[in-house]
Amino acid sequence: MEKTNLFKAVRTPDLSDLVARQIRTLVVDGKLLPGEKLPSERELASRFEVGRGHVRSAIQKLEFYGLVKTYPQRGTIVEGVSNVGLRRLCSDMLGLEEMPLAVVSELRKILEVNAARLAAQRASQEDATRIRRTWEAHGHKVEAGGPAMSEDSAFHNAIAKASGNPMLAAFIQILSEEIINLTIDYDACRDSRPAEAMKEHEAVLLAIEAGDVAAAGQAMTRHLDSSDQQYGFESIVDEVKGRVSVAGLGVQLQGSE
Amino acid sequence: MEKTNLFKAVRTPDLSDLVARQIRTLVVDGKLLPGEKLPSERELASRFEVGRGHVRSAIQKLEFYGLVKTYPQRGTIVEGVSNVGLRRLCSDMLGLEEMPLAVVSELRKILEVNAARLAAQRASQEDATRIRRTWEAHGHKVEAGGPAMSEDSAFHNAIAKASGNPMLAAFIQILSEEIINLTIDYDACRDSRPAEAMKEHEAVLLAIEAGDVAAAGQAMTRHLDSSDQQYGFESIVDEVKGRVSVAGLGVQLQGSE
DNA sequence: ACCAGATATCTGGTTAACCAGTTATGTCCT
DNA sequence: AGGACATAACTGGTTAACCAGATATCTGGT
Repeated sequence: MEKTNLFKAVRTPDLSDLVARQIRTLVVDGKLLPGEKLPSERELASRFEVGRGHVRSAIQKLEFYGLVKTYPQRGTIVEGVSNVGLRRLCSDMLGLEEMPLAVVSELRKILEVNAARLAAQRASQEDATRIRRTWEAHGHKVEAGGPAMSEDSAFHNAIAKASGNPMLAAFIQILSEEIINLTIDYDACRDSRPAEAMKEHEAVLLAIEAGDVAAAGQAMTRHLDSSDQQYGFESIVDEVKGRVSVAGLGVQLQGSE
Repeated sequence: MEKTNLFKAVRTPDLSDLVARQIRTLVVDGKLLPGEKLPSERELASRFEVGRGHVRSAIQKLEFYGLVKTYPQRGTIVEGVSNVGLRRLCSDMLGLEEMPLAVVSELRKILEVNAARLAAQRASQEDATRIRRTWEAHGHKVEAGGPAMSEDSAFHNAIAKASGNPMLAAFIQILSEEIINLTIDYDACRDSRPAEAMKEHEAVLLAIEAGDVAAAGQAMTRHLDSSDQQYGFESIVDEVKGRVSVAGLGVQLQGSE
């Protein structure tokens, strides 16, 4: 251990960062609702007692995350939390703009199947009832005939949370949003698909409640596989350098096949 | 389909974004090496023919990603690609600051094991030789007795790349860096650990070369499990609400055991 | 009472000048 | 020559003023 480590580098905090953090907290805590207009940059500057430049760069940072959106000469309005931050990060850093659906879907499958397995292994009583409740809510919405996208997501997110790994849960949530965005054009959930999805969900639910790790993983695999078949994967597959074979997408887990 | 969709929204491109993109390209393409100093903001401004403010915000964005670092009154120097972008994103958006090592490690295991399986399934001849070469380089470094952290990472990254899923590869790389950062304090790789790691790596390598999906996954599982035992996991486990049991960390994949 | 049009005010966007430092250059003495 | 010191040039950081466009307010006529 070096002695120099005793003296930790002290650095003047970035004012714009502090401002951004305050505003972000206000948004995620619901003090500022989506659609609301932020005070003008000048007013924020005087309120925070910093220069307008700092407020400005803070707002730019928040806009990067998609938390707010500023319209020239009109003001900046709150947008709410979303995954545009990850999108930007992927496109800016990895040079991966517009990830093919096959790639995102495959990654999600890996994460969700393992989340289901972990949930079967670790879910508390409380977790289990929450999962079951979201499943029931999903069923009611489907019976009513309405679109049930958000209820579907809620079910998956409940499982992810029950996995006990918050980072895994966060990634799953982000990827789910991404999948929804990518599949919106494909107008999924047609015909009898919702009913099928409910049955597949039920299999996952029962396996988790029973604490059957392998069954949970298999049930989730089946569910996501049949979801994939909804979208025209053949049309995407060549974008991934021809190396992602359609056949390969089904079995990235379990010796089962 | 709505008619309004025919007219796609056209928006004046953000100048700072274009500048940032150019600089980023220069860095990732190796035209600008880490340690080099960027031209001054004023010179960049006149070269790009934009206002200094745009150059300024572009540099701020790049600094957010950790691609460059600017020292007041001295200039901004190139840092290179890293994972600080995702770190910031996690802490700023998900509120996940300072993830426990157990959580990150578990997620990495999920990703890496499946990457190994996909690699065994899809690796081209070229991929296979690249993996073998990194393994050999790692071996030479270990024999020489020096620290072989980066060679170790190179081996894992080569496998991740061979998975054919660039997003999966990117996440693995990011998490690997995170693990390294978190374990730097634990001073890992002590005693005979490097030799063991080489043998475990060899098992993964052979399985991939043989195209044996199940064996690749199992070998990678074994490797990461024994890596985990290096660090004092018991001391971390309670940070995750007591729900992440040590026993559970070993088997999140395969019905094996 | 109501509406059209002019006007004042406020918005974010942009620029240029200035500040406090650092670094490079030049100069003078030894 | 060589080194210490003063000076000039340049760095990113910050501020204030100005710009064009959008909005709100007021005014006058109908």
